[in-house]
Amino acid sequence: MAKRLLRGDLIEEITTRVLDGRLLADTRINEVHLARELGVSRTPLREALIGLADRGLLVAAPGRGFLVAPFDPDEARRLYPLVAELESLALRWTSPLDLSSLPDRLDRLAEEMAALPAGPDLSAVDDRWHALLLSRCGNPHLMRLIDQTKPLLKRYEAVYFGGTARAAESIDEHRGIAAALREGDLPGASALLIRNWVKALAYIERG
Amino acid sequence: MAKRLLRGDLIEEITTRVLDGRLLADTRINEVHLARELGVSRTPLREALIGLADRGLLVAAPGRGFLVAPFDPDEARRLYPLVAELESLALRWTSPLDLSSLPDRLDRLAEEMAALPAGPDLSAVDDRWHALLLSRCGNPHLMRLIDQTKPLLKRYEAVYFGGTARAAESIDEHRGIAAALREGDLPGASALLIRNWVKALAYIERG
DNA sequence: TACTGGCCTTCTGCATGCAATACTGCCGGA
DNA sequence: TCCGGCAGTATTGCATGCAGAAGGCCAGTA
Repeated sequence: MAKRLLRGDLIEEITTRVLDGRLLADTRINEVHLARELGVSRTPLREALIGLADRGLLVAAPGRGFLVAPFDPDEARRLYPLVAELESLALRWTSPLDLSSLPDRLDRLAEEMAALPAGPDLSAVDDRWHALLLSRCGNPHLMRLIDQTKPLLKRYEAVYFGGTARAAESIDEHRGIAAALREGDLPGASALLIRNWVKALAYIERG
Repeated sequence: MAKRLLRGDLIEEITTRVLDGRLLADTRINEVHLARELGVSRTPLREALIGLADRGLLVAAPGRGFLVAPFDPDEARRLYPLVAELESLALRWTSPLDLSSLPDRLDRLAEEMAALPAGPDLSAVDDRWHALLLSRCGNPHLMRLIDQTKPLLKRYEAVYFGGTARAAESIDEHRGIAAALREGDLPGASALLIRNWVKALAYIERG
């Protein structure tokens, strides 16, 4: 079994705090206070902070510690297309053979989503859907980049699944991707995947 | 002026040691010995090691510290196309206006390369060429991913610029990319850029 | 010989200590 | 009033300390 290190748990905890707004954009992080609050010492906390800065969720200010990265709509405009392209790549780099078992399972997840009201639960299943879609990609480096980048995007996604209309539309897009895969149309599926992300961004930008 | 932290210098130093073979693939890193050798304490060293593990140059083995990531030709087959796609994206996401000043400077660098014998110096100028090409990309997250990924590739590049023939060919490809940019043919330039990487990989795979 | 178990050493992971730098508030002068 | 300098505090960045886990060694056994 894989032993868990403190810094891993701390990265998770701090990430959720940034995403749910308990740590606000542009605020400085006080290592002593946060360590006390989390019940750990500064050492593993700093290790986690450094990791989060590498991922872009925090920014390191040498001599002044760490700040929560600024919240900037322009950043969303850059992150969504980036994740879209990365996921599209991961899909295109999955061998067709490995894809064959996915469409059925993807559709089952889509059904699950259709039964859920818009909200964080739906967003969580959406994550699982995308994770499943890319689960057979044989390029671990690309997957690492995706895993490191997607949390950034979640800050802006908060609004996203707020709308039931967009949720229904997105679920349809998911079904479309699964259908394309079933027909062996990988380029088509990849294009639809990009569209899914682009439309999500467009939805956010309207408010 | 930007204050430098120890962990930054250590990341650089350890990276070069992995790239030049002073730290061999699959070897365990002894924090006490390495810290002593580098003249620092274990704390900033561990911070650097964690960063390098995030980038994939080391792997973290919880409870057993860090290992130098294995050297695997298959990994090169995954890294080169990945970097190719990332750089291509970065180029396509540069605004044409910002690109206008580049071709002349790129060509000057290419001349510089043409005058150099194959070897690490040439490789360094090649790096500057690519960095200049992408210097105007307005997507900092993408640039971060590129900067974090390219060092991995350098382990496999060692052989690459060994051949004078390939070096000349590659410089020609660079000129071709600059020419395409001059004509405003961004898709063309991006395609040539991918080809440049793909051919580099092919050259490596032959030995 | 192959294997097991226990002892001992080494090393990691986390906690704590310490010095230098950055911040805050206040005061005096322009 | 606004700005600059100064003293005191707070906070970071790095060093060191410590407990427990991992790994090696060797004797004893099947």
